[in-house]
Amino acid sequence: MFPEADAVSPLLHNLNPEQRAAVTLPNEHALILAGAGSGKTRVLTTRIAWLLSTGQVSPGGVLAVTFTNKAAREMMTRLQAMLPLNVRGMWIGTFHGLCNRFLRAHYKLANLPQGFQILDTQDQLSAIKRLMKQFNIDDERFPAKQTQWFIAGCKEDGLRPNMVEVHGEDDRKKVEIYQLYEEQCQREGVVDFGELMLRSYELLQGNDPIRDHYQRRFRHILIDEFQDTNKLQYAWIKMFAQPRDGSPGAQPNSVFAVGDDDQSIYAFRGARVGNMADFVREFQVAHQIKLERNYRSYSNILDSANELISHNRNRLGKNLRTDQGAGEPVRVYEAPTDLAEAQWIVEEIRHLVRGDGPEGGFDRKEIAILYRSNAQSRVIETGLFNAAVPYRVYGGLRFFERAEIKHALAYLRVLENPSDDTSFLRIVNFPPRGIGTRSIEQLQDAARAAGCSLHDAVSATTGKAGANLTAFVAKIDVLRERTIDLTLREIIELVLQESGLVEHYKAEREGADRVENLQELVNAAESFVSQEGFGRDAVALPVDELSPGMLRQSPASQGLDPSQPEINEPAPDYVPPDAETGETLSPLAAFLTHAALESGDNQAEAGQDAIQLMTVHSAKGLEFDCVFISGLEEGLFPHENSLSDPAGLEEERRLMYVAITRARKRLYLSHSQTRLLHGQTRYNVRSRFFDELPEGALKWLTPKHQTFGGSAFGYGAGYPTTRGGSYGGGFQRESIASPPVPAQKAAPSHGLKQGMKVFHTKFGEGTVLSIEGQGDDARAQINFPRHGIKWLALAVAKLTPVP
DNA sequence: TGCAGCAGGCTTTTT
DNA sequence: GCCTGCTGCA
Repeated sequence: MFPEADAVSPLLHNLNPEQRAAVTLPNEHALILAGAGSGKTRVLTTRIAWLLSTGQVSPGGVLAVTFTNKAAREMMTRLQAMLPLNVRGMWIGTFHGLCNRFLRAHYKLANLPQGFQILDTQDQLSAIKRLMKQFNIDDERFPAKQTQWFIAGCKEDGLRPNMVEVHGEDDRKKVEIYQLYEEQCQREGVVDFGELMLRSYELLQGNDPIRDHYQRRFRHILIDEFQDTNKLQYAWIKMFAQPRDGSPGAQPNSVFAVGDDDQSIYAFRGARVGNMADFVREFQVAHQIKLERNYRSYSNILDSANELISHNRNRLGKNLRTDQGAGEPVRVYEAPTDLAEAQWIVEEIRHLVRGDGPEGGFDRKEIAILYRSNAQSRVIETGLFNAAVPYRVYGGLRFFERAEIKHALAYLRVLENPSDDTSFLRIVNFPPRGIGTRSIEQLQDAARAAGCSLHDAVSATTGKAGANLTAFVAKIDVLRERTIDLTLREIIELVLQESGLVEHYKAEREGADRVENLQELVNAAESFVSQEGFGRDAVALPVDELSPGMLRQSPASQGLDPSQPEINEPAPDYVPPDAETGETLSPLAAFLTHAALESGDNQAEAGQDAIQLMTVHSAKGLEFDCVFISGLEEGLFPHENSLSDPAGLEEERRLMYVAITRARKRLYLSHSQTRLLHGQTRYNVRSRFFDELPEGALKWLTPKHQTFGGSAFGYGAGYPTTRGGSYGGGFQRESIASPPVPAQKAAPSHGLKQGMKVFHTKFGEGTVLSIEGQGDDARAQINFPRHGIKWLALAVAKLTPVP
């Protein structure tokens, strides 16, 4: 179909038939089901490169969306390696980064100040707390965290306060807070992450010329990790897709979505796997391609992953396969305690690093220890530390989230936008300058009465406290004056000195690290400036992007090959109003945006050859030669909070699937009989996931014995296994590995199951964690939220099941 | 204003 | 069990 394909065949080299088919699909909507390790990013980037080099699209006609900055950067880098090309005209970035870019270009239409600043999660929470205090809202009844969660949830669903369905008084109040919060943000000229998305969406939806313009402009819309999109993000994508109404001369654009329903692990933050099915239906997707060939793992690992995930019902259906051999079996270890589990892991790692096995020694950075929740890392860290094995923990505070950095940024933000009250409050008395709670309260009252910002309300204050405030504001205003002709680096250096931050931390006993971080902020700014155009996401559109000229040009004239025929419709003589000004953001505002959108690396020293510790969630998208999945216990993994509903359990299983498929060569699974959690020893049963793995791929390093909560009693939560029946799925499996276990008694008389909710007259409602013993000796371990975890003798305790 | 001591919470996370 | 955040006292 495209003769040029020959000329670009180097691009298509080394692609398997399915990948190649995906890359060269015609200009129609497509869904690519890309399994773990199937070369997803490669297909996505090669697709763009292929479209560009065959002249089907100009760089300006590409819209490619990812979730993380890392993924966006990787795409950009790979693309540049494939084609000699200026990627600046392309819209490649994260959802939020692109929304930011869009809103900067159309800030007037979006009803925002040009230099609007972005609230991160911390900022948002403190803005909500401040608001609730101001309006005397009972924070026992409406905890700020929950309110934040509510607001974010509404925005993820695309709902403004007036659109939220209200059931009862509490709802009404929450919506009222939401409304007040919106007004506060608008007044202060700040937007939160959800707002970036929602406001972009609303502008596209409500403004036909703008929408029309972008629909014509973006010929190809590509989306990574489609299974993680939430309702609003999907609706946002739909805004860019031209309706295929068959109107004469229409040149519809196309959406190319890449995803893997089996790796959808972010439902808790609003992701909707259902978007994949909706997309197929609503867009009448003509092409669905499955990438099932895995280039990462040996087949014992893949078989385990396939078998496990086959226990999920709601799947689009996909099976990974590999040409590599079986490889080592998946090793399973049961430890008596979490400490012993950690020690075993450390011991195995020493063997792996030393290279006792056939593969020779592994690099430490090729070994990962994964766990379900962060709390599990401590005991492993202790083990590694005692054995003097270098390790690196992912997660935790990132650079731009550190307190000293947030303080410095708050000074910068107040310089940029004096009505940013959140930032004002953060620094008004930090470092301490004699402005106490009372004077701040007075100032807040004055600001409220006058309907102005805290900064502007200062001039109305009187007295001694007023003097301190006046001095502070004067200092800020003088600083602002002095920064006018300075470079970004100079501005930051000036602020660090004049704010007293550096001095303050120098005087602190443990402040050396913080001073160092502040210095690092100067470096961060420096490298930000030296990046092309201050970083693509942060700045307003470069003038050329939406210049009237461009709109009239044929796209081919900016593309690679001038001889290309014109592909796009000539754009109408319409220029989106905001874009014609060519205004750009100040470097400071751009840098602040960058800091909010890209929270920076974890501080851990990169580059060092160290064992990698992280949660399964953060491991998504990564791969390692050797992977340990630890703490595979009922209640932990799958997590007890997810046991009560089938959807939750399926997500836990997908999480396990993600964990397994991280491993290239070796996979180790471990669990412990007891574990210290929240200061209490918990007795845990091994995870049901063990019973969902192919026995032939496993090697049990410790005897596999019958567990009570597992096979004998069936699993709780009323979730039938695919082998049918809630009783014995694991049991049948058991008999393959070991001689039949001496007749387990039939269903226990107490009728309790793990995961079940029960009611106790004294302790209230609780969840059954595990059951031990038979008949009169039977005991159950029950977690009562209000009284902690108890062992109760079932013959004595009066427990009633709660439906 | 600043620090010490105590209560409460606690799954996963990117932007 | 440990960290965060708030209250109360000097």
